[in-house]
Amino acid sequence: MQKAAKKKPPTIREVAARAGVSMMTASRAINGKALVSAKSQQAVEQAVKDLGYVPNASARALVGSADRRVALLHSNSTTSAYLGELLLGALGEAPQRHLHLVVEQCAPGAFAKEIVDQVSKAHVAGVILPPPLCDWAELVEALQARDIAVVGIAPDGDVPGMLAVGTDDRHAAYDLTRHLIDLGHRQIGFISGNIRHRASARRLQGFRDCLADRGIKLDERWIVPGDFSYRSGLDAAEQLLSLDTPPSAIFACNDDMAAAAITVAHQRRINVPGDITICGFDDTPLASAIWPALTTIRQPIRDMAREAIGLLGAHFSSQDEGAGEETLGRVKLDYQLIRRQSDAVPARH
Amino acid sequence: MQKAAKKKPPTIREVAARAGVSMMTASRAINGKALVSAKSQQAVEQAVKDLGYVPNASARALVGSADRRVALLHSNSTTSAYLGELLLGALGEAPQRHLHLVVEQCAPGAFAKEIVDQVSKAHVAGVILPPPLCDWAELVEALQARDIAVVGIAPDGDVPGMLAVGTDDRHAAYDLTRHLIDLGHRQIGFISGNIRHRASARRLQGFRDCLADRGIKLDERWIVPGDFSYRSGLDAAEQLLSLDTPPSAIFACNDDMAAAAITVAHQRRINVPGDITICGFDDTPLASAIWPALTTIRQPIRDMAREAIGLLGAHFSSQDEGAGEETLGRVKLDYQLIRRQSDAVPARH
DNA sequence: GTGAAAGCGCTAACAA
DNA sequence: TTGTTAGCGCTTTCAC
Repeated sequence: MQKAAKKKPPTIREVAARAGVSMMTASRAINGKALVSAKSQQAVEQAVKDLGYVPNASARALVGSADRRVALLHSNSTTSAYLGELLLGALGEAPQRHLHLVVEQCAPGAFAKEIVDQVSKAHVAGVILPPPLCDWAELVEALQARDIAVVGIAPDGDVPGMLAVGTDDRHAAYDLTRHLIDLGHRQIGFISGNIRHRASARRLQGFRDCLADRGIKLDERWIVPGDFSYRSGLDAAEQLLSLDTPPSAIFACNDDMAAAAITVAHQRRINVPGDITICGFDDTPLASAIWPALTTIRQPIRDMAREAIGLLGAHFSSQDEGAGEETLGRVKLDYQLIRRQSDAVPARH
Repeated sequence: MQKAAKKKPPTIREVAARAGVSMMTASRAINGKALVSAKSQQAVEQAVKDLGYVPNASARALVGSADRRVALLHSNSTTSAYLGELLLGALGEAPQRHLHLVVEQCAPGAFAKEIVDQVSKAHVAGVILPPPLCDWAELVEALQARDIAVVGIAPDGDVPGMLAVGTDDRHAAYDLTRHLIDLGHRQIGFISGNIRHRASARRLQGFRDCLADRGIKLDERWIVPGDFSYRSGLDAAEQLLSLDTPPSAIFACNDDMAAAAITVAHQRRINVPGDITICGFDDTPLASAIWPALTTIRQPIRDMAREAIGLLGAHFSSQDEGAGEETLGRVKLDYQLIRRQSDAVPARH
């Protein structure tokens, strides 16, 4: 009938009492910002451990300047998987930066103004914008006009005043191409993405650059257009494999199109990777779901979100200290070449 | 050099002043719990609108009994996509239930005790357990022993004392089977999932039941085992299509295996859906990424998370009111049959 | 280096 | 029905 009394979590007051110091000293020791004698420091740390003390985030936030709210804004074109990764990274980092993360979804077809209204109602000091939101100049400007810091995730271009994290698409494509060449491939087909995406152009550039650096001549017929969809990959692969001198390897600009290429190869009874090597890009779940699993490039989405939070944190700090103008930043993260089962040395003639 | 003064968000005090009432009346009007005169109510609502007031969650949480923390615990076997959906649902519902959501990842291979320690350090009053965590009896019990409410997402079985949300797998499979029959199919193959999953068994049961209800005889050779992986789907489909009387439709127990079946059909130059109908289950991103896109069953993961939060909220309320024993609950949500391009009426002989 | 006081925004309890 | 008082847990002054 009557429930066991809820054990209230320990407060900083109890920690202070147990350590034989005042609340303030305990607070300082815990936050490690101010000077505290080694003795007090240790006593407090011990007490924290004994009591299993965890600071109350709400109280911290309430006191004012300490915590700020930042929003992860997403549109309905952000896939759950992408969002999940983003959330995992951001949620992990936010508390350490003393930031509260809120998640906001913007209505499909909403005007920039509406979105900005929605965001400012949430009292956020900064927003994280995944693609394609980060490439929407009007939105970014409107946000900045309200004095809200903006950080873009893998934006397509550079926007002045916008913080950004991303990977080096060109370099990644260069590396993947080198991997194929090192395997022994010389005739490599390329299925490009939507030409409007600069990321796609950068990947193609990396591909071209690597071939050029290795002195390998590129047959322009081996570059076929796609639009990132599975369907377009089907068509592109058909085109590539119908050539009188088909390539021994295909570099698809994303995993969906690579998966489509594998399907086409199977239809034609061409063995992957025995007869042809097929690589993707992005390392979406699809890459490891199919068989053979795709060799691909992993974009560290989770890390990007982590960095985005970090950038925001740093931005606020420098802002508080009134240090000159804002410290803008654009960080590039390392991608990873994930080698699975879809590549091999080229078949002998 | 000097920044424009930050406009502080309005507080309830300002709302009260503008509405010409006391803070408490404003508070009551805003929360709508207690009795407030229609006049005050309106005045407050107007002031809230004018000022763009948004309650400060931290302050609310701080005051005590109002907000509780609940954790979404996930293991590394939870895919990002699944987690993303869960998070979207939970994050949307939590504030309305006055719950603070925290996200905790449990280390791979951790003991139940370690996980419980981690969770209780976070001072949470309840946890949401996605599969396969919700089927880990030892963990559930340990959590409950510490007086933490547990709600499982689509658990495999029933655990006494555990709240749960889920869908009716048997019923969904029944409906999908009926859809195939209505299309005109009479020879339907079934690729089952891992036999250890009861969900898989329930889907098979739904399949069998529907066939029986329609008086359609089932050739046992049309039921072939898979293990939910793409690879196993490949083998199963090969087996099915090598029969002397192959089925005119295949019901795969998940999308990965259905995608594999499509690949096999293509290899054999069997047109989907012209020559054979293939359906999946779960509506993962893969289902709409491939071509033809899969007709499948969507599990409302986001809604499940929403309901899970709701269940937790209701649980706490009834607990506060000391109403008899706990009100346990298990809610079943509606699945959805998503019809895409992978089904059609059977080809004529 | 440390401590005492004040108060962040809000609501539970009590009065009026 | 409404207002007053107190205090949630913590950190910011500003003294010592």
